[in-house]
Amino acid sequence: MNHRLEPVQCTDPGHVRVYVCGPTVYDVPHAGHARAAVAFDVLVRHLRASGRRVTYVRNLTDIDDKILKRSQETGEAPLALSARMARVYQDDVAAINCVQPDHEPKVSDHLPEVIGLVKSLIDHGAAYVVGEETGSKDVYFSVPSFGDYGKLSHRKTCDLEVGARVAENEVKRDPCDFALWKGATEESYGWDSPWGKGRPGWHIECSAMSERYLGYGFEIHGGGMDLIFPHHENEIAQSEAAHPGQGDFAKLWMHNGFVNVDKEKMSKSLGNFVTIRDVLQRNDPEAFRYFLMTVQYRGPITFDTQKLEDGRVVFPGVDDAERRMDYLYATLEKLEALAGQAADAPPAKAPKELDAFAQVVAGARARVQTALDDDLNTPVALAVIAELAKTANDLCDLAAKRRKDKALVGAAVPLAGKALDALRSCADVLGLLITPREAYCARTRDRRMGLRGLDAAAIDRALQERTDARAAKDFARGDAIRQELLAKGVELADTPTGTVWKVGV
RNA sequence: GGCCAGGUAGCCAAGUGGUUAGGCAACGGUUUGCAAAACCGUCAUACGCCGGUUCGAAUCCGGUCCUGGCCUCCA
Repeated sequence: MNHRLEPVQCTDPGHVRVYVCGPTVYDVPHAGHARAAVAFDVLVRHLRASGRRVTYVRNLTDIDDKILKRSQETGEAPLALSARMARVYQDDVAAINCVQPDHEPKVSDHLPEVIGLVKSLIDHGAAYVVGEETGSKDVYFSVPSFGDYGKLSHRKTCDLEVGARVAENEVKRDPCDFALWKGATEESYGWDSPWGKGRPGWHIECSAMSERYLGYGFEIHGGGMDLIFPHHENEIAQSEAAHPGQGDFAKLWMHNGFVNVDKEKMSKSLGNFVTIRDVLQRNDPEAFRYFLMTVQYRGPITFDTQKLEDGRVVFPGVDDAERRMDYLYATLEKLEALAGQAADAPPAKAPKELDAFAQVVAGARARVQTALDDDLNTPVALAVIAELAKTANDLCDLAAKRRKDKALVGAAVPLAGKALDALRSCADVLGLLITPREAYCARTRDRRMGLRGLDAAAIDRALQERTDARAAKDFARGDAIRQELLAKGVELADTPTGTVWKVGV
């Protein structure tokens, strides 16, 4: 309300009730939906990691004008369309490692709650019925009846843009009033109610369903910034008008910023959207999450696309994030190797040169915690992880370089184990590094090979030829093969145990 | 027109009164048959502009310019 950060005051200490406005399911979700899902996923993960019990509710709007419109265009029944798209949404956000909400209510399953709330609002004198004569009755919320209207969005009224809105609705008592119940205009699309056949207005579902699953006056309400007005303002009006004298509808509001393309908001109407599926076809789910977390959730994030010379369309920001994920998984591998190494028992007094490493390792998780406590500052959390990973690599390099120094290695091995735990723990709260390393490597390699049209057998043949050439000291031939493969995106690395290869992002 | 966000080094992005954010790119090193990866160093006394407060301001105050969002469905 006051645009400041405040500690969450829980009614029941230790239990945080979270309600997030999910999507209207009439089409496949895009990167903007992914951002909202990931932002609140991090919130829930962080609260749980902090020892709080969380009840997480994210609704699906499956009754809506857009669904009806799309349905009329395609011939698919409205509820069939929304049910199908709801599953797509659930699959897609699950694919980017978002935890399953405790409840994922749909309006179509909560008509009794909606109707009950509308009745209650009429009883409280906050809503009125129109169209008694015609048979198609609507119910409107009376905005002037609610004195606090506009406290979230800082609007005194619904302030009409000069000349922007035409076609005044004749039946509304005040231009700001909004529909709680819309009388049916389509024979096939309506539910029975005390006001005849019809359907709920958009805003009422969140008031009804949040109360159903969380009760009145829950801790955190989230959603996209575009929902502040009118959606959330109207939710407040409805819920508080039905609960006079019972305090705030929600104690804290969190709104995520947009995903922008060319400095403009990504949206269906502008046609500049990239679906979650588009992204996952090109990039790893964890890379997409990492990308979405490089900016604090409230700010705008730029999602750019770039067309390569070979015709491939890539997402440079997500590619960059994927390289970071490769780095983190590679760090994990090195740490596992060092931690699992046989070594002498650590010396009684750890070598001083490891002090700085130990300090970074010991402090990392708490620093991530502090960053997330500060309004989910994921960029700072990622910075901590970056420092930890760098330190870990440094440790691995040092241990390898000084492998004959038994005291050093003896101390480095258990420290590597601690670094491994710290790295996993820091990443886990962000929903990163949660894939077994081998599985991550396999799936990214397979996907990149597919995108580049590469064939593993052909690569292995080229590799063998290069190995033979090098054995014969024909380095020129060997380097030529390296260059040929590199041009195709295959990167070679000669290790003491042989040549390994990976496919670049 | 009203309301709300932002403008930080080549790029992305933290930081809200004094103490190294971090990443990417580039360049120079360590290492390597050559590379890659990894690490070190440089780029970085940067904070839209003008004025004010202060011992001290990217940070507070006033003004101003620019960008975006909401005011119609929107994550």
